[in-house]
Amino acid sequence: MNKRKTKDLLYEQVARIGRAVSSPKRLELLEILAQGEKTVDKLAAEASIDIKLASAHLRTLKEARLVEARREGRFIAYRLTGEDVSHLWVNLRTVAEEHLVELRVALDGLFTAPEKLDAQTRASLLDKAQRGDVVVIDVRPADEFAEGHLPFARSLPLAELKQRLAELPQDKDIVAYCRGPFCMMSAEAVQLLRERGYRAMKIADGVPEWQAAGLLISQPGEIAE
Amino acid sequence: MNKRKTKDLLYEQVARIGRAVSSPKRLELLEILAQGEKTVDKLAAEASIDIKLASAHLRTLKEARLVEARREGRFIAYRLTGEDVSHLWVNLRTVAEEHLVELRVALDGLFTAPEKLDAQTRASLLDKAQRGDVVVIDVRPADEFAEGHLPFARSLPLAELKQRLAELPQDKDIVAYCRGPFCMMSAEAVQLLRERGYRAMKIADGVPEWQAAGLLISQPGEIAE
DNA sequence: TCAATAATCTAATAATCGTTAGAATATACG
DNA sequence: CGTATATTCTAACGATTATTAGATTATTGA
Repeated sequence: MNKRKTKDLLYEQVARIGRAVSSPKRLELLEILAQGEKTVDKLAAEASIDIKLASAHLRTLKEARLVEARREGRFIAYRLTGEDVSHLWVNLRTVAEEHLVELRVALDGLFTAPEKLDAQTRASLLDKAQRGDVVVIDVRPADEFAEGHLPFARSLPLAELKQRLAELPQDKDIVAYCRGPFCMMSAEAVQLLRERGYRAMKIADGVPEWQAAGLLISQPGEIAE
Repeated sequence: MNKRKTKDLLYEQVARIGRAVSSPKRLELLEILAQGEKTVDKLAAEASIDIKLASAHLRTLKEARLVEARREGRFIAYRLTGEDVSHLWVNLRTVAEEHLVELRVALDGLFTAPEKLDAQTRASLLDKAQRGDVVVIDVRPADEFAEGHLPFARSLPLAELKQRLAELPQDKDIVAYCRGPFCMMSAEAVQLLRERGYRAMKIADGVPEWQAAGLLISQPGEIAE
């Protein structure tokens, strides 16, 4: 019957989610997990932290029910508990980009200025890709592509790009994407391609952004191209 | 050029937002502010905390650029810095409701069980309200109604409900809403109305939820009914 | 100008959290 | 069955944060 106590209880629960997303490293882990399931050692390597620390952060995320774990032989694989968690990450990042000047300056200076891409809307990109006017490449590691990718995208991981240049047309626009606005893989890919005479540009969107916008993602079973 | 340092900087900025929403009281303040601009003393009273503590929390929110302040005579009025902040609150609460069993149990037990309302979809509600089949009442304080409300809703603050019963029809369904799923005003209104023989039910949605779903809100200048 | 009011600023303490290191557990493989 | 590997658990320290009280600032109205 005590209204105040009930309310306190409710907000306290939401604050558990807030606390889980209040650490930079946990946010980075969430972003990586938004690309698909990963083992602890891969997560730790990707986020440049010790496995013990990664484990501790994952525990915190697990207690907030944002991630869940599954044993796979000697390894333990973590994944997000739902697509809504991925959306939360996109939402948080978007609010930060919108309101924190520091973040906008950092992003502008590091990515868009040197790579200055035409603002391609999602819909028109999809359209062009479907018609074959542009080639969309997913430069993330192959396993992330396998767990879901943009429609009409083909997998061409950054690490293999140099060896597989022959697969790309010189006379078409090439659009690269990676994990999202904070990921630098697509920018590197574009730089590499341009140096070799390709017409390359990047989009900031990754799978989480694409999904959060309500657009469909090509799933594992489907055709890649 | 240092990739790692740049990334750390980016995630650190997003974590500022996360830290801001990691406290129950700050979340409660955000929810109240999602209803419209409020002065510090009103916010403190509404959240049942000391003015000094409210001021400290508001400072934290201001540093994360989630709120902004404006002096109005002797008072200082705070408001959210944008609609996206309101969406973030809805998003956080939704993730918590979806994944935290504790929260779902608390909500189920306290609200839906005793008030068991038919699951009215937003669209059909709008439709019925427009045709006059149901009367939608906004039981929040009048100033919150004035800053924006659901289409076709009429203002009937909980505090005035008993005196203004004559304004309501006995032969039509009455749908009450308030600030959102955590707010108990609509539940109280429904209880009061039912005791007096009205056909009343409530919806959990408030203005922030309605907006987050992409639906239009009636603004100050527009007609109320 | 002076008192009253609203809110902030400053400083201090208690509680919580991030990070690290060492011990423990669980699985796979020889 | 024992060793290697992946991860977690436990304990500890330093850093950060919440909360409170007292002093201060800004505005209004007498």
